[in-house]
Amino acid sequence: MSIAALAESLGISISTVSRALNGYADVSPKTRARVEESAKAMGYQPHPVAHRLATGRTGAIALVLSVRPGNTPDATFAALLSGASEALRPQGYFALSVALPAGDEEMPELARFLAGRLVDGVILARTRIHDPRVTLLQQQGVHFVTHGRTQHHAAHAWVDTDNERAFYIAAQRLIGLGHRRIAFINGDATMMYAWLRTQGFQRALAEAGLDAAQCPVRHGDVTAASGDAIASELLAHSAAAGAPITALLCATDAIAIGAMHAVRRAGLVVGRDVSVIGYGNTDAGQYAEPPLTTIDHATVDNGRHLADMLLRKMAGEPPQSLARLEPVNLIARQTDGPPIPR
Amino acid sequence: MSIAALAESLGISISTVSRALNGYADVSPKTRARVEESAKAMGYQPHPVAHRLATGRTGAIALVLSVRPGNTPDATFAALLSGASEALRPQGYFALSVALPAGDEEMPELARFLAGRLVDGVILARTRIHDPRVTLLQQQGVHFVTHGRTQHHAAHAWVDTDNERAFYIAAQRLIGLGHRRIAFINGDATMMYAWLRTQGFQRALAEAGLDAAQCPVRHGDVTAASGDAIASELLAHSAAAGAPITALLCATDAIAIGAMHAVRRAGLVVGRDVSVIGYGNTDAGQYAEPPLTTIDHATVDNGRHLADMLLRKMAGEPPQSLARLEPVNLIARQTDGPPIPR
DNA sequence: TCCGAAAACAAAAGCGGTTTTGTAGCGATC
DNA sequence: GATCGCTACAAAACCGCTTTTGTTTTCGGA
Repeated sequence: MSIAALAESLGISISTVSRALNGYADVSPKTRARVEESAKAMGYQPHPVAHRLATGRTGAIALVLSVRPGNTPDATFAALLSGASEALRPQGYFALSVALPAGDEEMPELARFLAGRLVDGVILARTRIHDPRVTLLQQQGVHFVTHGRTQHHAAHAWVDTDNERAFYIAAQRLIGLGHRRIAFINGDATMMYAWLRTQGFQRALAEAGLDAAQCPVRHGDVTAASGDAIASELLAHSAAAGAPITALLCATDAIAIGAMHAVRRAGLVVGRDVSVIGYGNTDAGQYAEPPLTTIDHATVDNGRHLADMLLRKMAGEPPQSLARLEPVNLIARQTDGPPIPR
Repeated sequence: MSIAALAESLGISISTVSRALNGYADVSPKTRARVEESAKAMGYQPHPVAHRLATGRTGAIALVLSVRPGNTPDATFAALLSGASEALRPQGYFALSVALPAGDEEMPELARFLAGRLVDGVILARTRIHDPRVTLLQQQGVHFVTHGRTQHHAAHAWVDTDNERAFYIAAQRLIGLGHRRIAFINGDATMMYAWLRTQGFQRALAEAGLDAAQCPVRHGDVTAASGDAIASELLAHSAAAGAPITALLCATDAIAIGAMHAVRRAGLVVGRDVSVIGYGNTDAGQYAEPPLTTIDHATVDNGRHLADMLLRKMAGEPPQSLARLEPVNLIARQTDGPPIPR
């Protein structure tokens, strides 16, 4: 069913049909009604690809994220996609997502995707401190919004959870409980969120007058395996030096779960000998033994806000005015407590 | 940079340029070389949308899955997407994914997506026993492959993990350890995988001559919270009846982790009083306390195979010849053991 | 030397729309 | 009654490519 067939069946020109359906003024009410009715009856829908060619708009946006091949991305990004979909659907947009291979092929692949013009705008997840993907998006003049900030000269629209504050309050809590030797097992050092979390952690240390040398920050994968390995090493090393670490602040619940494993393997008790705090409020943390104290934040909401913001960006709002910091919230459970002398 | 501009700069016709770049025979080697060189130098790329309109192909496929709004999908689907991307990239295809809202809007939304013609083919994840999405895809004549089988009259291409065998061997293991009262905490009863798993479970029971009445199958969400609630009820109920359940087979690691929680809350010891086996071999299970015995399967590989199969389907292979059952593999850890008399 | 076939290119039609420009028809105005 | 301005529609241009059809040129063979 093409517009030509519809026009012919009505005995009027193609252009009048198009203009009737697109709400132009110079179509008589009678004709417009006739066209609309007939379009409905015959189930006419403009061919989307032809529509895209003529208008230059695709009606879709993409959530892009980089994934190390063989490595499965966590559920966060699925939640972002879900949130973005909810917000975009009422506007008639499709929310898609695409997985870039992290590494050498990442930038060519992003360029190829953008050149493919499947979407009108992009949500970029998991920003890095210096993020070449942002640079490329800016160069190409693509509409985009990031989940997480960057250290770029040119401003761009972003939504971020308050990573700095999250680890500031988590560290404050541990300090308040009496801990003096706290280690922070952070994520990848090139990630913006990791940097912000370190800032928050160290601000709390500084305000409390703690010795930063006793409170190391380590970087690694955001997996239980990595958390296990790093925690093991921290515990052994600090104990050997006669200044055992009494609390482990972790960048994700997965890391925390790995760290808890390491604590147990060292013959210590989580929540008594060593306190552990995670981030993300995942199921796995909630049902861990003992239940994990963690920091909660609303990922699905983030997806919704990113989508809203992207829509506003595409509508012409300047990126400087588009920024949003989401609150965080500590959920106390049973993996933290006052330190005991060892 | 359009093909018209390139043609003009070379002083030849548009059609010759197009045919030179698309490998047609009736272009002289000299001309072809000149065109290719010039295209490269000027950075010419056919406009993808115009290309799509002319050819009818989009060069993209989509992984579609349904998500309950507010509910975050698990990492499985991210892994499938990642695997599919890897397989499709070398062929020049993009792998996208799209989240449908489960519920009343699901079918209209799928129809809208298909009508949008953003993709040449579809991978449908998490099939249901009677799946209206499959029906729609067949009606519309869309190329598709499913992750999981269905009970449809018309054959379609599928890739599935061997769910029946997975729970057959898991149940066999528990029976072999001496368990006689085993409960199965399954996922949503409308899901095909849930049905197959029940089949495997009950086949093992029947072969061992166990009393099915003592070995209930329950259905619920694939979350820790649901696993916790169902396990709690099963434990309390069976104990009150004087025939306590000694083993909990769980449809996912998340359910198993919830179930372990319930076991502990009942004052029992996981792996001694009550054995627990999960499915999925997730990080959370591996680092649980005690580490969870589970069934491993290769999700990323599944994504790769789905993509390969979809490509073959689009190339014209009949769906009947496209089916693939992936092996599973039990990983013994510490949550299962022989039952002790209580 | 002329004819027919093959080679190499150009023109045109097509994909299916949107948007700009053009033009009848008509009532109001002077 | 000629002119003007509107209204309502049609025609044409355009988006940028692919593919079919048509045409010229070249060359071998009779």
